[in-house]
Formats: sequence, structure tokens, C-alpha cells
Amino acid sequence: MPELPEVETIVRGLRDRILHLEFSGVEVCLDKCLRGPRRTLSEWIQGKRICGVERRGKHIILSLGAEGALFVHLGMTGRLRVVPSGSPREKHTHLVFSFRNHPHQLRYVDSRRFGRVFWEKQKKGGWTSLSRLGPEPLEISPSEFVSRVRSRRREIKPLLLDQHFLAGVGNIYADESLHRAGIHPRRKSDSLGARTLSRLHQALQEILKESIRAGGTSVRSYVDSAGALGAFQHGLRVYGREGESCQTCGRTIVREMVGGRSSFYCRRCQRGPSPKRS
DNA sequence: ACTATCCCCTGACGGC
DNA sequence: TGCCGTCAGGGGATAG
Repeated sequence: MPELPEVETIVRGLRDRILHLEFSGVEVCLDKCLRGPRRTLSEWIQGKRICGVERRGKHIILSLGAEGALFVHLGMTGRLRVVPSGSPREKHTHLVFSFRNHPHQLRYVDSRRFGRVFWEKQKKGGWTSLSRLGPEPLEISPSEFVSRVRSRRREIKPLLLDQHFLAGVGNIYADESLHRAGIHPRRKSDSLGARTLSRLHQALQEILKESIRAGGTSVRSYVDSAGALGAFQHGLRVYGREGESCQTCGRTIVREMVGGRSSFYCRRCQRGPSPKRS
């Protein structure tokens, strides 16, 4: 599941490998991953140069300068890989981008098909397709974060996962930061105190930065643009650790659905909003 | 403005 | 060994 740290890792890798290259074409093997007509993409991309590789939330932005940009959201299992043009295509390769005078291709692979690729012409006032995203967790200040959380009335975990509220946090980092901050995933956002939320803000930033430093978390299928695994899965304290002991207090970590998502937490370190549930 | 539910799709996994 | 049913999961759509 590529979340912010994984996407950041991919973006940094792509920056090293495809920045300044000029697209010579794209082969579309699966229309459904495109938001927009394929003819538009192939015509439009032809001869354009990649002048920036950026991230916004979980989106990868290949900037084509004054012309516009190409956006990639990797969904659950999406990958962007830079590989030699002659190398065998892995299963579920949906898009193959080629470059002028360059021996490598950029390939988009996605077994689950939840990812998508879209493009937009440059216009003033930012990208329309990203305009609804919330602030970046690594850029928002503690006080903004606190007031933003307290202005809503929702369970804290689903709120953290809401990309309109905050852009880039997914299931892994929501669970990890709530554990580090000692907050139960079902606590109502407006019931949390300023000190508690400052702790959450700090935990979130620390964990995201630690994971970026480790090259992301490789659970399931994640690899970076060069095919390398991340290492932050070794730093996870609760995610995927149902039945194991909490490293802080020793109590067994539980898994429970919150807002429709598996949530891993420690009942001692993260006290619930009510002692029972039904 | 928020919640619940469905859908997309495939690999992994359990049962037999 | 293999077939089959079940399910997770990001996010968009839709209904309430």
C-alpha cells in the first residue's frame, strides 16, 4: 500500500532516473487505468519533457512544465518501475512509457487495478484534480493540525485516512501514529485535547520521516522505482501485529474494524472512548 | 457534513 | 493437488 513515505521514495528515485527525459510515446495495455481518452494521452505526451517529479499526498506528479502534468495514483498495488526497454514485462503491466534516445522505459504495473493515471493542462491556480486534497502532514503546523482535528466530529482514525482532511496518510501510518501518541482509533476528534493532538502531530511527523529515511514500508507488494524493498516494516509497532505483545506495555495487540478498515492497536496504551463495544 | 454501503479487482488463504 | 468461496483494501459514488 503505497502511502506518503512510499510515494516519496518512489518520487525521489524517479527524480534521479527520468528527470529531463523526453517522452517518445506510451503503449496503453489497459484503458481502464486511464482517466481520460488514451488518444489524448499518447498525442499529448509525445515530445514533452519531464521537468519535475513531485509528490502531493499519495499522488505522483510528473511535471511537463508549461504544458501540464501527468498524475499517478498507485492505489493498493500500483508500481512505477524504470527498467531497460528489452526486459520482460511483468504481469499486469498496463502502461509503458518510452523516452527519446534513452534505453529505459517507465512501466506502470498494478495487479489490483485500483490505481489510476490522469493528466491535466497547466492553468493558473494549481491542479484542479488535486484541489480537494487536504494539507500535507509534514507541512501542517501543530496548531493548525490541532484546530483542524477539533473542528471535526468524527472518529480520529477515519479522519486521518480522509484525504480531503489530510493528504498522504493510509492505514499503516494512521495506526502507527495513533499508537505512538496513545490514542484509541475510535476516539472522537473533537473530544481530544490540544496536548494529546500535539503529541499525535509529532508522532505522525516522526513516523513519516523515519519511514521515508528507511525507504518506506514493504508489506504486500511495495517496491520503489528501482525495485528495491523498503525497511520500515521492521519499525512497525502495531500494524500487522495482531496477537503479538505491545512493545511498550506487553499487552496483546488487537485488530478491529474501524471505519471499515482493519485497525491494530493496544488496549492498554490506547484507551478507548468507552470501555465496551457491541 | 458526515456515515454506511457498494463497487472495483486479484492474490492469498482456509476448507474440503 | 486443486478447486472454490471469502475477503482485504483506497477511494469514488451513492443513498440516507
